[in-house]
Amino acid sequence: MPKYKEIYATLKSRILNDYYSKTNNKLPAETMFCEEFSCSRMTVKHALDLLVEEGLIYRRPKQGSFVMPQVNTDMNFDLLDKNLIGFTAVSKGMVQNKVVSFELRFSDEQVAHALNIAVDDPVYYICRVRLIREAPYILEQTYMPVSVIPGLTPDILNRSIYSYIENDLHLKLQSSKKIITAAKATPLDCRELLIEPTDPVLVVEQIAYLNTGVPFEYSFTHHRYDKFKFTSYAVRN
Amino acid sequence: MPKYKEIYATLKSRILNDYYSKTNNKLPAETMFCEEFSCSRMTVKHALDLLVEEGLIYRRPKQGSFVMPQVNTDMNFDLLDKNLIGFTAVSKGMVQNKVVSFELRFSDEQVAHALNIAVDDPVYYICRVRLIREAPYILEQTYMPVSVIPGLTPDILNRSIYSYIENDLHLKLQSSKKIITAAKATPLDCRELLIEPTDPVLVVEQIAYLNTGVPFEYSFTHHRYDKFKFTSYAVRN
DNA sequence: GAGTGGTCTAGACCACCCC
DNA sequence: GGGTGGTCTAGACCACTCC
Repeated sequence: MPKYKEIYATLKSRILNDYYSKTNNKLPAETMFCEEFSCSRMTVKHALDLLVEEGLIYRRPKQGSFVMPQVNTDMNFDLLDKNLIGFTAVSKGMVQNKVVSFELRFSDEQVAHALNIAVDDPVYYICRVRLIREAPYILEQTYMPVSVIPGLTPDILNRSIYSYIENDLHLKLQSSKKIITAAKATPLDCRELLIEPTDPVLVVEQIAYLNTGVPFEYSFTHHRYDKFKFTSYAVRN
Repeated sequence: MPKYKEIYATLKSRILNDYYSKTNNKLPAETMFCEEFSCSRMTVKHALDLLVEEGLIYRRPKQGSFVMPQVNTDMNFDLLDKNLIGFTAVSKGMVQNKVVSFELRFSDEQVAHALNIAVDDPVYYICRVRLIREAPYILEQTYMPVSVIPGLTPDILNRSIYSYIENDLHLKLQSSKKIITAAKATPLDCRELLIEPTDPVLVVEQIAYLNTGVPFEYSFTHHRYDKFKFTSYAVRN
């Protein structure tokens, strides 16, 4: 592991343990950290940059670096965020997958455009429900081009698609784009998420890309409006 | 302006003008940019980091840097994003503000907790509607502590709160935290956004901080579900 | 073997805040 | 005037990919 990541991890654990509350949430100067970790200042800065990105600290030029107030936020949603917003597959603990349907389809115009393939090119259509402690939270509908992800089977769905893509197909995931909107519940939502037709759902539309720039997944996840929050953090340029 | 930002701006404009499509979307090596801009490699990297953050390029170690495919995305929502997700005040073009109410209130527990003040400390309550080409898009309810932002008047509301905070009070905005959820429309939403009680709204809850770490704004914006998208971009670590 | 981005060093100067 | 973070330099070695 690179040195800057080790420094980042060390400082993060200190911050979460209120290590710097004694000094009014002010961190030591960057040069102090250089001594402590025996490294150059650029490396310290790199580590602190990660903490800023994560919203754990902020910097004030000519004054110092400080722990963000109220680091004690709703961390209980992190599990969901990491699984659904990031790349990691659902696997841990009480989260379960239920496959509602798994079909081969001809892609329509919208799907073809998103996945950068031709209309009528074959795609998998996967509809799954994610349950937490037996309760349905999310309905996910995914389209994947057969040409990019060959050999998908129901068995793989029940384990992890991402593990199949990375470990068996030796492809690498790169990035994703998401669009978040609200919508009225569809009949499918009502049936699978056990909600009423008048309930709203939070919709996350995502296109995910391999490291080659090829899109491999176009998905819509419908979240129960009472069970999901999307959190975001922004720092001024 | 620092050199790395100039390089960033130059490359960004090239990318948006498809300058690198001739070379299969591959950018020149970092050392090439060092020569072109007469600077060290760290400075070039800094500029490229900004482009990666913005989702305009991605890097492949040992291979090069590449323009992200489909940079041609739904840029039509950028105006809204910048105004509501970021810090800049609404001022340009066809966007209008309508102040529905502006009151002084005693803060309740929820507001006090978010703004890190005592219960019953005075806050402004501001309810505004944002209109685009005369059509209501967003209902915004904001709480601001009087102790932090003194002297707010209806006149200032009709211009720009942020400009007042920065230029008149000489305070600096630092960062914000957002939580996005879906909800059922409230009666107020229906009246001001001209929607039906069965329509969903997209709710963005935000706490914004000064550069001192002091929270100065706690707001809820209700977006018409058919008129708003929140876009996000993630790159794998 | 050449090329590439990832990491890192050991300095440097600056503008500005706070004392 | 001392301390701070912002920026920048001119190198360096590494691991890996691609040819």
